[in-house]
Amino acid sequence: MDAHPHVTLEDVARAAEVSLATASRALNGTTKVRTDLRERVLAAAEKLAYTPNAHAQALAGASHRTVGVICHDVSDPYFAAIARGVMRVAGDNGLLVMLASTFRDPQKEIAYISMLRAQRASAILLVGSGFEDKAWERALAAEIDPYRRGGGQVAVVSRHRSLRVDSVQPENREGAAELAKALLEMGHRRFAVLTGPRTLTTVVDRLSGFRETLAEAGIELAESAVAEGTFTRDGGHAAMSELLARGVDATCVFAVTDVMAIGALTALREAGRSVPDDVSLAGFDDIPVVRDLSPPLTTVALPLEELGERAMELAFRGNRGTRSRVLRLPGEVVLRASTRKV
Amino acid sequence: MDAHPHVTLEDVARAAEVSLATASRALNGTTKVRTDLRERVLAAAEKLAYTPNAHAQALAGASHRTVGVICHDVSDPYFAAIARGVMRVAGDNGLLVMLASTFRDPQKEIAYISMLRAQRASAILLVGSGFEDKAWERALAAEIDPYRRGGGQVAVVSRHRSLRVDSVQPENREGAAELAKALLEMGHRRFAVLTGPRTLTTVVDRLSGFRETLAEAGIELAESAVAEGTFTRDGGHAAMSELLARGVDATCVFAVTDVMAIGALTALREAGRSVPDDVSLAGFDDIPVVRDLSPPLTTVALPLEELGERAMELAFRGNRGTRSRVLRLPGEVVLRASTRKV
DNA sequence: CTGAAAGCGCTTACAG
DNA sequence: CTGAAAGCGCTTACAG
Repeated sequence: MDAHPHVTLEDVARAAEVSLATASRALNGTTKVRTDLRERVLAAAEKLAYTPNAHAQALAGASHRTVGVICHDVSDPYFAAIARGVMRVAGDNGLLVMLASTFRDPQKEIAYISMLRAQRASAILLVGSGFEDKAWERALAAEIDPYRRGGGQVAVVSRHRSLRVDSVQPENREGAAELAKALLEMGHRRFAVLTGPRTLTTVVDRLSGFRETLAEAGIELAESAVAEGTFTRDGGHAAMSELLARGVDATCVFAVTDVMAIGALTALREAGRSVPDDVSLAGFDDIPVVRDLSPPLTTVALPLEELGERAMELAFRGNRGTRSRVLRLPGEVVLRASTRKV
Repeated sequence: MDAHPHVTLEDVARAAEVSLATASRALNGTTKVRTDLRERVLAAAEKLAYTPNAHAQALAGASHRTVGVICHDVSDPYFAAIARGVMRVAGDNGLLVMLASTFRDPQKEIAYISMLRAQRASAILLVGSGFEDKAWERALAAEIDPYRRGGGQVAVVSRHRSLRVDSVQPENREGAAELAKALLEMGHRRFAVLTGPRTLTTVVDRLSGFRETLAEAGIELAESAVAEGTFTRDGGHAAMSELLARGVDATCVFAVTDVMAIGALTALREAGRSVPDDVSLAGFDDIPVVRDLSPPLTTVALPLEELGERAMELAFRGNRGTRSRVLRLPGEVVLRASTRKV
């Protein structure tokens, strides 16, 4: 319908009575331009409210200033914090960040990468646990490989071994192991775990790190003491409720993410169980809000914003070598009032 | 450095032994193409891992599929929830969403709009309270007006009267008034308020709605009972601490946002004050996590995701008329355990 | 320093 | 239905 009467460089050049080339150079400041000409161009551009067409600039070979970040769900505090780190570094470097949420739909993730490729984004950041699914891994590689061959930078946060790209890895297994150790030291012997979908690598790593440390102490974590829910607050609430219904008698519950722990805390309260008097509760991630819960949550603190910053830096610098770099960031157990000695 | 050897449509056409035009048509499905030719093209594209260059497509006049969303901070649960609504509607319509955080820097907001204009995004959504600042309003209009003349769609959530664009308005003033009414009915007479920067329209509206209702009941809200902080959890914590230090003796505290209320709740707990036994606390927005606080927070529930959905729909449909449309969405007072009768 | 011109990778009338 | 060609709005060697 609309005629989209965009003001173009040509309009500016005409108004300033110079050539297209001169107008372009005056605006970009790449080459010297006689002062009076430059000023005429600038004035004309200002007067016409000219904005260069980024698509034309990109097509003509100007370098891009946009990076894509794909995560499961921006409204999840875990991803929000990481995205914050990414945006800080990107902003410092004058990059425009395109954030996308897949809502954990593998197909949507592929689709977004494809769109970002089409946009010729200078970098793509994949944030969040990968899916353990061969078909998906192949489809992902089919998008990522051509993108990288085309000069695109890729970095991931917390992911699959199948993708040979630079990555920032929170030490999930080690963190969970440390947490288990701390909980054992507090005297706990009967544990239950609230877990997310086992197809997510993050879940698998945290669960096994926790389980193995218990095993080393001679404690077996029975499958009946493990409840699975979605990777959300509601998932945590549901899983905790199920555990309660099963009558599991644990003195300590470990939720593989803080977000799930938040739901669990409410489920416990609704069931009339006191935390930590009746049962201790621990999470993982240290998202900002857990400090404000009552009781504040014991958790494994991950440097969330830093995870995003490092990933952006990795992609920003580019990888001149042939090997993919791996940056491992450790978590730190933070004991708060939601757990107590028994 | 890199040669960026992108596979182009021409490569595909050559491999399929058809013309550029035929390759384009086969891929887009716009026009009928002989079946065998189409299949040859599709096969070639698949084999070469071809992805169209979105910039070239855009330049050549294909319609865009990208919308920009600018908010203060994506990691704030309030914006995250709204962004979620936007993304749902956008996703249903095959649009790529570019999310940006300004971190409340007016200059950055202008810069982002400019970048989005350059990208020729089909729509720009401004989410969050405007600044009450004439110079900024002018600069904003200088970006927005040419963008709209160029056919760009603009919609805002919760904003300034100065911008004549479609908008979705949460009823801040009315919601705060309703809340005040409910609190008065519970018997409260001595109030304190935790407010954000008064340059934000949202703050002004909520504060005045609350204050006026109290006034109607013959209660004056003294300036000494109002503490100002940043629009964050820490801002709420600091403001509440200040109020405590001032020795304000209120039976009920109203924080103009839930996020601030969360900080206040913790400040109160740290000071050994019980909520709601010593003091009642209420917020505004009903972000998801307030249900999980202890005690759960009384607040004015805004249909956050719907706010985003409606704004996206407004922009998506476009505005054929000359007047800007305004959609007002009411809030609803939700009484929870953080407030009690006195 | 400045300008004419080619080229970036597509789409879409316009002829066949 | 198919193809040759123009054009989208820039940038940047290449000559002056």
